[in-house]
Amino acid sequence: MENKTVADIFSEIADILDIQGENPFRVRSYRNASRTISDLSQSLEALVRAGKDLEEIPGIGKSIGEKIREILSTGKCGLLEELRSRVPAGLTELLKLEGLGPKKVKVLFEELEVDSVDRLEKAARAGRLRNLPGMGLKTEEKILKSIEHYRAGMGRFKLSVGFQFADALLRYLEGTPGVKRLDPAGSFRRRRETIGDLDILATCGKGCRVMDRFTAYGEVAEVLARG
DNA sequence: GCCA
DNA sequence: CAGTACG
DNA sequence: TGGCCGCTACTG
Repeated sequence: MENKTVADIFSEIADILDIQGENPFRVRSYRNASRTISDLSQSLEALVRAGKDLEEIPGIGKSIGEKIREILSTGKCGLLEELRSRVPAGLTELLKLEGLGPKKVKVLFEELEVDSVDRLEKAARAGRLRNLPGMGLKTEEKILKSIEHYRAGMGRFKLSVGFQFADALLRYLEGTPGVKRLDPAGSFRRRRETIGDLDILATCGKGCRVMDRFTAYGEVAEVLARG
């Protein structure tokens, strides 16, 4: 199991504890542990196998050390399961929105039964946020912006992933008779860190069947329209 | 929660 | 000013 | 047992 997996578990634990209004320092401990673990150069599994004492890692004490062993051996964490069952699933997702922390998420849920990004958007559009304590017109608008930004970002993937895919696709299209040029375009060509789609500019002679060949590509799941 |  | 989010 | 980041940055 990867360290990242373990780190994510502690991160989620921190999020839920935070929403529940738990002791901030306890929450921070889980956050610290999560960061420490994901930054760790060696794998936890290797350390355990080598008989190392996990508590020697700074920020990891008895409790978290035990949980790490639990996660490594069972693949699950009892505490997290417990916490999840006590809190609506969508709430941790709300924390990812810029400008929304645990306090506001808690209020939104308790006052407006907001337990998802979708419901949050509806409430904001209806102007129901501005009355809540600690929020005004500004925050309402800011939240709508955050939702927009969030949705724009979630359908995206890392450039490295897109590159492999695009590379295969380009090689495939190269074999099409009549094609003069194939050029990557858009955010992919500009080497952005993440991209939402692959733009490919194909220049070809009259009557070239490049689109036929493209829609016939093996990994095309569905053709919505063409031309 | 972890640490001194 | 106090509360909250954030790096 | 008690402390735990901030001449923060921003909002209401």
